[in-house]
Amino acid sequence: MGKLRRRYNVKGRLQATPGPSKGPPEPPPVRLELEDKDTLKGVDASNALVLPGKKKKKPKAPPPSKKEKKPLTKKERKMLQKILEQKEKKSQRAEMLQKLSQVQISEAELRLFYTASKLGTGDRMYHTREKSDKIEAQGQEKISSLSGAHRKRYRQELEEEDSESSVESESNEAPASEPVQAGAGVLPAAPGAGPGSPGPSSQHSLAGTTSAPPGVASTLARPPAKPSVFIPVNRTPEMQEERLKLPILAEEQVIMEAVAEHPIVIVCGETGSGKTTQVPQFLYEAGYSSDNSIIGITEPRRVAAVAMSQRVAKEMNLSQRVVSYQIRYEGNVTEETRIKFMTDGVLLKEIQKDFLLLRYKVVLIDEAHERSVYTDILIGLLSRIVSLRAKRHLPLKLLIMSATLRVEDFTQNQRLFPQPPPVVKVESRQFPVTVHFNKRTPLEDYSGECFRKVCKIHRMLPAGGILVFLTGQAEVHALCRRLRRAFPHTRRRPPEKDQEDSVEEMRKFKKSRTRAKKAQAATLPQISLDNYSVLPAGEGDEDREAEMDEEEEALGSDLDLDLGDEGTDGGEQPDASLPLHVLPLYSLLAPEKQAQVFQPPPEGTRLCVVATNVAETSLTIPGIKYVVDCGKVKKRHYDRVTGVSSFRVSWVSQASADQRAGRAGRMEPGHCYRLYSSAVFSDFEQFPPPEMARRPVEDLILQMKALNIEKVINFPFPTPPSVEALIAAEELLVALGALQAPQKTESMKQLQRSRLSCPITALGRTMATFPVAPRYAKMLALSRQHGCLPYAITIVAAMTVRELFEELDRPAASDEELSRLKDRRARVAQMKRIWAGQGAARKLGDIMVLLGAVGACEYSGCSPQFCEANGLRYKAMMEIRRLRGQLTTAVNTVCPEAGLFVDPKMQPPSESQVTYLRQIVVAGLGDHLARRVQSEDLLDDKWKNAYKTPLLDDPVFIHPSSVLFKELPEFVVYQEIVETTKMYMKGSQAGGWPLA
DNA sequence: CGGTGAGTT
Repeated sequence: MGKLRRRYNVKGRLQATPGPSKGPPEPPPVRLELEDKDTLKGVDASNALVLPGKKKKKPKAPPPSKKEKKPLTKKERKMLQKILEQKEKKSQRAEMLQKLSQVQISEAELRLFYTASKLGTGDRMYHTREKSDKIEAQGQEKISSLSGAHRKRYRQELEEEDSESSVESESNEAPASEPVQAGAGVLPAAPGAGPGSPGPSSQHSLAGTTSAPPGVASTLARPPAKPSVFIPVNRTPEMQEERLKLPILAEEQVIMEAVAEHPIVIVCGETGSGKTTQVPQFLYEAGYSSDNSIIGITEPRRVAAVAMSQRVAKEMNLSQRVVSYQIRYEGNVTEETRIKFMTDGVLLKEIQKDFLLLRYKVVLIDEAHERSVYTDILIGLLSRIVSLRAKRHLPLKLLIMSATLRVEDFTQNQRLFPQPPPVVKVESRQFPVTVHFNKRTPLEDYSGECFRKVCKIHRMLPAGGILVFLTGQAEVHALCRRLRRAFPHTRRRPPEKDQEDSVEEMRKFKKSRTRAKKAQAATLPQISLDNYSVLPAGEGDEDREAEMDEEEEALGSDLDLDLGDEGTDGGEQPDASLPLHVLPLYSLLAPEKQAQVFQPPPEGTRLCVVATNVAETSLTIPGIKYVVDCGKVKKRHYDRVTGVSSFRVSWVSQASADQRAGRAGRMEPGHCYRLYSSAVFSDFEQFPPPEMARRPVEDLILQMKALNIEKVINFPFPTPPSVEALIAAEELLVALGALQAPQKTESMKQLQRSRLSCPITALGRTMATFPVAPRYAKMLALSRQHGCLPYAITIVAAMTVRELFEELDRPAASDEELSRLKDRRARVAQMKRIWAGQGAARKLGDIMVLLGAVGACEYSGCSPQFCEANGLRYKAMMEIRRLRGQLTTAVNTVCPEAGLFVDPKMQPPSESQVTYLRQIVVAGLGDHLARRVQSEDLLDDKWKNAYKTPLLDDPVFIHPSSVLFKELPEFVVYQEIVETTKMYMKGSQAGGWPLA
């Protein structure tokens, strides 16, 4: 440990041996291009990222066409495509390579960010918080009172242009990135139905078209114009028997006929219908994987992709070599693979390499109702790919699978599907869930209401697990503590449980027991340990509970499962003597603790899981019979104008509430207790808004531009992002040099039009190959100098993975726990200070902490013990390790002579490297600059220690968890601003100006 | 001096 500290204590290494290499103690000045003659040999430093459109003098990469404005004829485009196909691969790589080695951070660029931000000049006219809130409330059309009308007009113009056809302009500037046709990324405005998909396909055209018995249907349904292919599957009799119980088997023929006759089919079936596991099998049997092609299925989550591939392989009695999966960091796809499960992001990346997805005959988009951004983009892209493939007489089938009937965004969207695809509805095999509404809706204390409801269920109702939905970690833990105190375990846990538990969990367990015993000894001596009808002292609920007991009579028999919500409470039912096995569940919880909810609870106890939204879709807990739904959800909100985000708790949608309720009926009939009235429920939104409409989209826009989709506003999004979000994305990407800025010479009207159709630059293409946010991709693209790449990769990986540090700030259940927590917090704070380094390194601020934490963790072998001791989340560190690996590979691919590898014993950066890294970080976060307010500005107390940013009139502050909190440098750049009690700059900051 | 839901390349 001591050794380790020395390694990552920059002071220890650099100051103990001042001048370790030839490096002078003073960091070099800003102008990198003057520093290292070797790496800059032959480089035109003036051709930095600011002039990205300029073609290189590379003889290999002649600009394909410079007579741009003139639309190309079909013939011309075909010819162009041939040329491109021949030259593209070579030239593209060469171009990227050159670009990478060429890119420098120039002082000019830094100044650009600086002046652009107009800090401290007091002359800006930006939105206040109040204004921007209002804008959001008004909806996307009205951007602001100043510019709303004209932006609206602008949007109309863009849409009009759409009808002119967007085909011509795309293929001239940037060559298609891959050997597809030149217009590959060009999405024809009106795709038309492919061959073999004629017919009046109204939404209900399939209802009652067939009455063939299930099981034989697949032999009848086969792709048209294909020789009869039927690939038999040797299922075991047990498998077959299980399978036949699934309702979707009855729909096999309907589905397969629909697929045969239509290029695009929507399958709706709630959870339990078996669509995810069965439809791929139907397609396989019908020969959709013949001719060496693949059936592709996308899932929104990695675990689902892996689990589904394993399950389907087992059901089909096939090896994982045939039924395989591919997720971000791993996969088991082979040459033999015929059914491939993958995450939606993986398929999106594949489209970048092969726009027409020629390896696939069918693509299934699963869980489309969740409307993840990748799912939405895939559907938009696939709608066009399907018609492009049809024109090539290589038809591609698209199946969209949704758990709800909310498919109007797909069927009623003319731009997406001019011919609405048919919808096949599938019954599900869920057990009935009785929903009980509260008569009244608690205004604030839904947590307390949850507690009371769980108590009642536990005391009054028959065996069966309880699942409680709350909104956040802190709430989950608080309720767990309350419930454990109310229903302590009387018997020892089985020893193997103890081993699984972490030290902390065990300690908490002991704590809660002693605490409960104390409470009983002190105030409830007369009550036996097996009687849980009375709460321990200090709960603060005694009054209410007592009140409830009196009204017990009114309740009726114990079979009446409607517990009411008006203060009635259970008496001493026999079941009430059951101990309650309380477990927390949320996404950031350590996986081994998450896994506990899948274990059967200790004998003679009732399982009670207190969860956040993870339990709504991501994790299914077995044995749940009762669901308690507080009706709230915590969501992140982005201010579209300022980019400031905040977390807000709001009502869920009706669909979410129903999804939560459904979790009670997976094994047997269940009950759902909603802690709000049916009137309130009826006011809920029907569905949650798609993510696409809620978040910044610069990463998606860059991906699309890399597919040569220039006019992103014309893209057939199922639900488009707001125009402000699109404009903000393009502006950021232009500022990063990923897109070409509109020509200033153009007329106002042209300028406005081109603002949303900026072509991608060579740098942008390079950035798009890095699987991280554009800001971070830019950092990587800039780092090929002075040996900065390994550090930049580590920094980017650490900034990408959220929540590096464990949450240690929750209130402790006891003094003993409190002191332990305090010790851990102190230890983490100390480590942070050490990792923050000395001298120049300090100016890297929290980013140096990230670098130090990752470096130290890897140096120690990344053990769970090290993470535990230093407050690091083990899972996060593993993710960073894998991401470093992936990014290292990605950089090596673009730039093989870098010869990078992931070094677990990476040395801390030298002082001069630190300076370069600060510049690199600023280049990515240049628009996230803040300046300390001048003392003469301190008219108001609210500006004490405050910073000013270009876009916000209100003060922002360095977050107290930052190592720069007390330093208050004049300038900082920040990862993000999150509004809580104040507006805090969070994530990491690199501070100080100028940067040398 | 602090309050962070769930996903993904």
